[in-house]
Amino acid sequence: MPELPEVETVIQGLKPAIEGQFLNNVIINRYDLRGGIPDSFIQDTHGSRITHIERRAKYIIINLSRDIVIILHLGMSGSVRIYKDKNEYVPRKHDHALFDCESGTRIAFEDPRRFGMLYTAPAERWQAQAPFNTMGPEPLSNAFDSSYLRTALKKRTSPIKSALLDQKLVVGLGNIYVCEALHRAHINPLRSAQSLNQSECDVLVPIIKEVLNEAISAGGSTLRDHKQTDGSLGYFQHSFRVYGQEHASCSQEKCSGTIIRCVQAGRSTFYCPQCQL
DNA sequence: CCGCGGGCCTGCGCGC
DNA sequence: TGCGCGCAGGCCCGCG
Repeated sequence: MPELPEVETVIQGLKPAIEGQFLNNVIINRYDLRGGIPDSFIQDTHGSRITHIERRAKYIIINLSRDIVIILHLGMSGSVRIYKDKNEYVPRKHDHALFDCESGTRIAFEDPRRFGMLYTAPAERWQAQAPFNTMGPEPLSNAFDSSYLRTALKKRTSPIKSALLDQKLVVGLGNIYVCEALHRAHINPLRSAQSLNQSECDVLVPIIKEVLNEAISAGGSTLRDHKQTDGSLGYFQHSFRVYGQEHASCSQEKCSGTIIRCVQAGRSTFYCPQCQL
């Protein structure tokens, strides 16, 4: 599921369901995610109260009493399901972790490809450790403005597409929203990052915020069978103008171009060669 | 230091 | 129907 809007949608589902609750029981079905769930995970979390859930980049940070945080990343294929009553739980093959609360609510973390991450860290230290200590600003924060972007891009020789995917430059963006933002900003994804001038950055920054905000409002994007925490579907995938739209005609007004797909750094890029210059 | 390519996994849809 | 292939929203590592 996971670019910023999808992670944000998951958190909005989790908050009312489990904030303030005690974790009665934590069940780990398998520990061998990418990176591995630490052996001490259950001991670290069992019996704690969930005080506050927040997002940093594409990570879900679950603050617990006893000054511990659970750090959860959904990888490429991770999702979270909420059951008001654990007796309604329907097991799925790749449910790696279950979190049972005192209220009877059960949270299931499923991740078929196991690219996700689940571990704990001390509350006062997690921000100072990798990967958080080298992350760029949140794209929806005031720190991410056009002068910051212009300065950051000046040092980059890579294509603008790759630069925007680099979480050290700005966090939260993934393949979909980078493609969509560059299309709306009429910027060719193959151009070198440092070739963007100030006025192009002035255009791009608000467009990145706009695309992310629209996607959050739509409940994120549901690709393949991924759903929100309550089982409903996100809708933003219907608003994609370039992502997955190879051979379609460009949606920009007065543009007669056709969307093409190419590969950059091993990932698909979709763009309109006619209006993205 | 930087940028790229490969690897990590499973599942799905496509063409034959 | 069955099978192999290419593809997938992220991130880390090692190489040049």
